[in-house]
Amino acid sequence: MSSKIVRIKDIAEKAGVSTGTVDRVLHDRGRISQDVKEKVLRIIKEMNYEPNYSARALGSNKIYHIVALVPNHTNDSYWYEAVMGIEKAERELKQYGINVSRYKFDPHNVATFIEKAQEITDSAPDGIILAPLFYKETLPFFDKWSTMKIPFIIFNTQISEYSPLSYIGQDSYQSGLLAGRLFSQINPDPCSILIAHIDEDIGNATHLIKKEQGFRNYFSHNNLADKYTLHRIELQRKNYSLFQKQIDSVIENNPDLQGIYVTTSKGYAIATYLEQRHIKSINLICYDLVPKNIHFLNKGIISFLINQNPRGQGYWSLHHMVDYLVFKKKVSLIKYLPLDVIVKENINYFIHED
Amino acid sequence: MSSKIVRIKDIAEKAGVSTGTVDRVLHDRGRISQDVKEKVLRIIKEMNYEPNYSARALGSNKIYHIVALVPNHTNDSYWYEAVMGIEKAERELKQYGINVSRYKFDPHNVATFIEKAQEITDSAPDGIILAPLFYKETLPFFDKWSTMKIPFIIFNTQISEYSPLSYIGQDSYQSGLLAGRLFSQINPDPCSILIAHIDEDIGNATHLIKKEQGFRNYFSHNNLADKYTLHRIELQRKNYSLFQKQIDSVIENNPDLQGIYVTTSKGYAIATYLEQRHIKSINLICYDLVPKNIHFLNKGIISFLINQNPRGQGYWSLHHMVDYLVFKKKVSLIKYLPLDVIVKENINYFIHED
DNA sequence: ACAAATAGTGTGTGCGCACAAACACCATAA
DNA sequence: TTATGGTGTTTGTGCGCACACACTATTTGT
Repeated sequence: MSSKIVRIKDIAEKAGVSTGTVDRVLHDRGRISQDVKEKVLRIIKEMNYEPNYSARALGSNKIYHIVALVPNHTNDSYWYEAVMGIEKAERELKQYGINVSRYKFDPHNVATFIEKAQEITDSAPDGIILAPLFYKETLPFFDKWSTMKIPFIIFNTQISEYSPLSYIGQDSYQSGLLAGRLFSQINPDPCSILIAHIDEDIGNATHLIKKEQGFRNYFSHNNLADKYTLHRIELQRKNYSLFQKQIDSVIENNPDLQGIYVTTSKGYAIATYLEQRHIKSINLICYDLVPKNIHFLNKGIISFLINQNPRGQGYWSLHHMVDYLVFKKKVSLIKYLPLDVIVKENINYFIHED
Repeated sequence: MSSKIVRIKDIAEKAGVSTGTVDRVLHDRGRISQDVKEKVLRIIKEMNYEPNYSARALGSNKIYHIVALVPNHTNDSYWYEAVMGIEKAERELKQYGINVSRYKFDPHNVATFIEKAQEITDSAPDGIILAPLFYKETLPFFDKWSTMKIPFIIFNTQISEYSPLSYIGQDSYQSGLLAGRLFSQINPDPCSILIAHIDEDIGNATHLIKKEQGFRNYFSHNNLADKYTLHRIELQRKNYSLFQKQIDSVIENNPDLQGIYVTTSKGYAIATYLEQRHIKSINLICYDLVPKNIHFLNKGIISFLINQNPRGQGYWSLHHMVDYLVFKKKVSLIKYLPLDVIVKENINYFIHED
């Protein structure tokens, strides 16, 4: 337990070779005899060698071009937070010679996504970070990047078909389960609960489907299926009077409605409705710490928020990329961020922490 | 926006001096003429110089001796987690030449604390991390370390009288508020709630008092004082039959008791009691993800756990110390860890994440 | 057979910084 | 005049690593 730090030089000495040889073993830059390679690898393991990441970063003064493809964040505090997270990581990691370019696309316009993704591909960066909101349209690019050997990290929306370097974000299914639990805690008596998808094309948004599945399964797996009746609705805010009428009718038909689970960050739209109608008996749970949601959380109209932590997603995405590119660390294929349950009393720990 | 990385050498060139001179300005190692100093400082600011932490860590091959003084963690998973956090940070930071020695004391025996603290003082380390469980007995050591100019970081228990390098932990008062909120969510109808302190000497444990204050204030500040009646009890598990009798009597005298708030991690003791008595109408909220609490959380007997995150406390304590000693970064005086609300469905993100 | 290609290995340099040693300059005192 | 000492500055070395390069011994091509 001398706890002495093992260097490449130490490995080399013990193996009776030069540091260059050890280096070649470590980085697989070929032309090594089999026995030497095995011997060196054995000793590396024996001595518990860990590279000195400081030295590693210092030695190579390469500049890494990393691009981030994120939905346009003007007037959208969710994506704004994601960009803030990326920029925070950028500040911390600037000294390692990374250069981050940001590309924006319109989340409601596939064409802009394709255009920017193509631009990125043409610029042949060293790494790509993106929120792949459009499932179908993203896959061809994954293909291209794979053959170009450009590592890419996806965040926010998980796509399992292709294997990126990492996925950073939440487990949507699990977050549905969590929402189910919260409702069963705050609604002790039998009642109806409404699942509301707002402003989304469910067909192309797998994570919302997973949330709903998780939510439903919470009740069926816990033998609560006959205690709670689940309803479901898809809403668009574009036509607000229709929006209102649709909810009106749900409430009318289900006088025992005591909960609404909004699968997106648009819960404040329901909250506004409930406030206007002076309805206090319906508990509301939705996602994300955007200002309007925080407003209604503080007013008591939203019972719980689940934090999807866009800032953390951006931050860790870039961090993972740099770990991989600069420090040559192994990075995990999936990094699930914790499911944070937010109320007024703990929300301050989850917003703008620098 | 050339984004070129500024080095000491660049500063030196621009100022017309050598790098050594810049170095002396940066580190205040004296013997610098006033005008040169000012000029260099001006240029440093102008060029927006940021030291390269990798190179800095690499260049100085000093070994830093850091000691951690933590309650004995055999059979106590709370402090065990804290030590795990310290060790995780230790592994990550080993390469920067830090050497961590751990000292244990018996949390129920002040003498052992004093003895170890004295040992530590005699060893004159470069930095100290500790959980100052004993208020009065800790102060003289803070005094000593201050005059010896040994930086110390406290975690878990906040002591405001002396100013350490940092406090890492939670805001106890705020966590009391949070518990109040959770009860008001899950108990919609008027009822009685019991505040239970278990196995602690309240007089010398300021954080428990703060929790209780926060809890009480939640109800008074939200005009809920006449909806919820608060009771209070101090319990010792040593005499278990007395323990049972005391709770029996509270329940008997308050048939509307629907919640118990345990200010420590000993909630499982109440849970055991409730299970034995087949009481299902009382909601239980307590602290910490120790195995017995997790057990009762999964069974539905504990409604919510609030995570004090001992692992994170240990981890960040060492990290802060290294940021200060090795990287010469500014570290914040207080780092409040978030108040995590834990249920069965999100607990996995908060335990043994490596 | 001899040059050329190739497999396998060792050596040297520089990354940005900290730190020590060396150096130059000036003032004062013996 | 030469010591002496303080002040301000430069120069050199090494940290652990990546990577280009140099070198040797063997194989291959003609």
